[in-house]
Amino acid sequence: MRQRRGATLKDVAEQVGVSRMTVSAVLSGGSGNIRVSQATRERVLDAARKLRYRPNALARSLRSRTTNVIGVYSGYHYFEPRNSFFAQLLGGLQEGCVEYRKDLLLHSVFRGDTAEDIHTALMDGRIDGLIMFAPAHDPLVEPLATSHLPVVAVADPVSALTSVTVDDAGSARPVLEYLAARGHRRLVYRSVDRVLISVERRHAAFREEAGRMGLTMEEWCATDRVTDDSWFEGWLARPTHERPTAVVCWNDVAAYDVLDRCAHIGIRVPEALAVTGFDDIPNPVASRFRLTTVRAPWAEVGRTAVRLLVEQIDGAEVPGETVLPVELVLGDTA
Amino acid sequence: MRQRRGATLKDVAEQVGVSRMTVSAVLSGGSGNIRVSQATRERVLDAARKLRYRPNALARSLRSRTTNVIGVYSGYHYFEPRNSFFAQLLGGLQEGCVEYRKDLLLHSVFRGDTAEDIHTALMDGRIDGLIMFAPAHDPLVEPLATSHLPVVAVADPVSALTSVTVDDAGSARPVLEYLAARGHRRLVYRSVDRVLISVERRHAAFREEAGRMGLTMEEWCATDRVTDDSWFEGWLARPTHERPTAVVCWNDVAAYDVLDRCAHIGIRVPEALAVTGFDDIPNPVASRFRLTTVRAPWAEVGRTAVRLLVEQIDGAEVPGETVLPVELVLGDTA
DNA sequence: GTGAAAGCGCTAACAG
DNA sequence: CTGTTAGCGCTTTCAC
Repeated sequence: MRQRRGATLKDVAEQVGVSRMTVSAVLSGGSGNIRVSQATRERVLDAARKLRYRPNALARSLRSRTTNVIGVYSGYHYFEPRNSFFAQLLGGLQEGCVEYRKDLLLHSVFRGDTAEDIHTALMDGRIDGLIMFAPAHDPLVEPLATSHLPVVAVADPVSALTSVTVDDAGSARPVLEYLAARGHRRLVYRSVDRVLISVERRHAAFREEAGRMGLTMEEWCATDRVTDDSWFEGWLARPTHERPTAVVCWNDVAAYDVLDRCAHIGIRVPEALAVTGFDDIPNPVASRFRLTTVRAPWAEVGRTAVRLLVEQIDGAEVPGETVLPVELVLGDTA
Repeated sequence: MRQRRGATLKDVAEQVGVSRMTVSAVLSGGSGNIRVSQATRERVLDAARKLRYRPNALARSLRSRTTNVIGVYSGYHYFEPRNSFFAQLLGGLQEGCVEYRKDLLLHSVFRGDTAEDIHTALMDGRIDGLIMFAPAHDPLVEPLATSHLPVVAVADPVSALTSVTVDDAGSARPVLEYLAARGHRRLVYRSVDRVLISVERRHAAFREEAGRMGLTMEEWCATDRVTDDSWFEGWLARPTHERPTAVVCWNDVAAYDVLDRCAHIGIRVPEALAVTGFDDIPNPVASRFRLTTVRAPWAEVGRTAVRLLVEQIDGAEVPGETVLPVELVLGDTA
């Protein structure tokens, strides 16, 4: 079904007996240098109201080459609903859009689309700039970096693009100092099998900082949810004085997974094993216990990304990477 | 910054030495009745590739009155991140969009916008149809119902519009039968102070069904998170044989809140007090305990809404309200 | 099979 | 202060 047509500028102009330009100037603020007398202005506004005139954004954008729409491209196809990380990021993007009077276009990626197809779709004139949420090796990074579309990458840094991230590396220091102060000397870092710069940064920082502090740090790489207790059985089988006493997890979902396993097997947290996370995802089971974790300000990442994108669209120079601070949140698990 | 211009149809046409129409027909499928020889077709495709031609969606939409974009309007300003309900709905909308080759435009509501402003923004030609997520009394319902823009309401039914909802009323029967079978005779329904038809439907169905089954049902209306234990103190102060033995909550967030309070005060669940919810929101603390609740298929609501909207855009007749079934999920709390 | 003409609804640029 | 001209890039319609 085609959309019905309503009144156009021409209709209003004819009704009032002025030119389309005059009407345009009155109704859209005009391009600055055009002035309309108070009398005509009111007659125009009246007629517009009477005719229920609604400006056509498509025509306006085609002409002005400005849409006031910000695109969002996600390189991740699945959405893990337990991880509210993306929901918070999106919430921040929406807040930023409200502030700068932009709308958000969530680009769908269709089955069978090549990188070239997606790139073409992103460059089709409907958006003024793009928020990119994708790994640094995403096939769209290169074409986007060489296009003239303003782009801001979020969560994971992309070297060729303006990026907004959280201080992944900065999380190591406070967590390890806290754990060390509580007497922990042997730790294990639970990482994940995913090649993301943010994940790598967290991991490397912990490794380095642990070395500097003289702490032993073992490695444990596992998928989001482990399906058996073999790691825990191995841990239990070791002499008490050789066991790591704390598990530092790369994110909260992994930390909650460890907690679940501990409860299941009967390992007391934090007495026998301390557990920490990263993200600080909101937990519906709030006051039962709180995870000791690192709060990453994902909503603020979203807001900042919109701000930088708007500045870039307006022709300003923006920093290559903006890193937002994180914060240790003390809970009951470490 | 204005967008850079790339190659247009005209450039390709001149390069090949044919008319713009021929190029358009080759590159956009054409309006059916135009046929192009294999030879020209290939020359056109070659030239397009060489010139890095990218069609301008704005111009195309302006002319064809079709955008392949679906708008999303939310009448709720805040987003409760603990409640993944909206995230799941949005996920379903995205899945539907992938299936029907649409993109999603999230309309921002700017400070100071009147209903008329918002309505104008929604009617500006950028979308083919709208998904509306708002209470039935939202000020935009009436203008949208009388406009010619296809609209589908989700989650809460809107009488004048095509709606996709879950079987709010149908949740009462299985929950109450289950509780009755476990010996519960005195219940309390925890509702919320929010005028939503879905909330009303749930509440009314429970009241009615409880009456039919001869169960006593008390009322407890509270905000999402209670801030004191007065309800529980009142409950504890009553003689054991007069206390309700189960709390039926209008949604999962309220149920988790009750569970938190019980843990805090030391009321055993489900022995002393059973607790049920509604929604089945994913819980990061999965295997520690599972909430007994009613699963509402929010993602499917999203997918269905997109399907019905597309059918409506294509001129088909669609049902007034589509009600998707819910399902009792047995957990550890009742 | 292909092309020419005629806009979609709006605004930039310049003239009066 | 207001109007005219000339498109933005594409597709519809109809002619050849």
